[in-house]
Amino acid sequence: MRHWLAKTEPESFSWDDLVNAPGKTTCWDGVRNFQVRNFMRDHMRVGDLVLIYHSNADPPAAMGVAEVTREAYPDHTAFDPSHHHFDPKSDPEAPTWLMVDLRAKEALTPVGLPVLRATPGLEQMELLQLGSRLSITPVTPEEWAILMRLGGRRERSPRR
DNA sequence: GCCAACGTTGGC
DNA sequence: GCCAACGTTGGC
Repeated sequence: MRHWLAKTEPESFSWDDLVNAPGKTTCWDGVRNFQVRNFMRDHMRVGDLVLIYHSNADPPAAMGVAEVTREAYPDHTAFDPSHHHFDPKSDPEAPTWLMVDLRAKEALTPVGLPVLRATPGLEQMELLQLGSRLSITPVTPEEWAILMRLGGRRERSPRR
């Protein structure tokens, strides 16, 4: 199982929107970057966990954990001329753009960007690199563990 | 609103 | 294939 971080602008689609969606599930449409498409196509699998992050927000923050419930399939919004994400070059017979389905799994205590930047062990996170703009990025298991602790998720019950 | 960083486009 | 111009992202 892999871990990921997905950015979204809460003005257009927020963590709460995901929680309130039918089945707490949505198709993650609108990816128009080849590197991110390839992540989805080649590496995102059902059961992978995804940290949902609010970008262009005040404050920018990690909000909660979602789960991949459907692997990459064609992003139909690319075929719809009336849609904001329309791409005339994407042929329905050979779709350029893909999306996955995500389901909200667990809300976190929001973790703001300044905290992320100040936390030892997260220095190499893709999100925090200068000029990083990919909307979905891989997260290492070590980073994930730190992020879950920052988000207030309890450790597994200790042995006695 | 500013601006740095990055991807894409298109002339050549 | 180079690279300047342009559009977008996203923190501040």
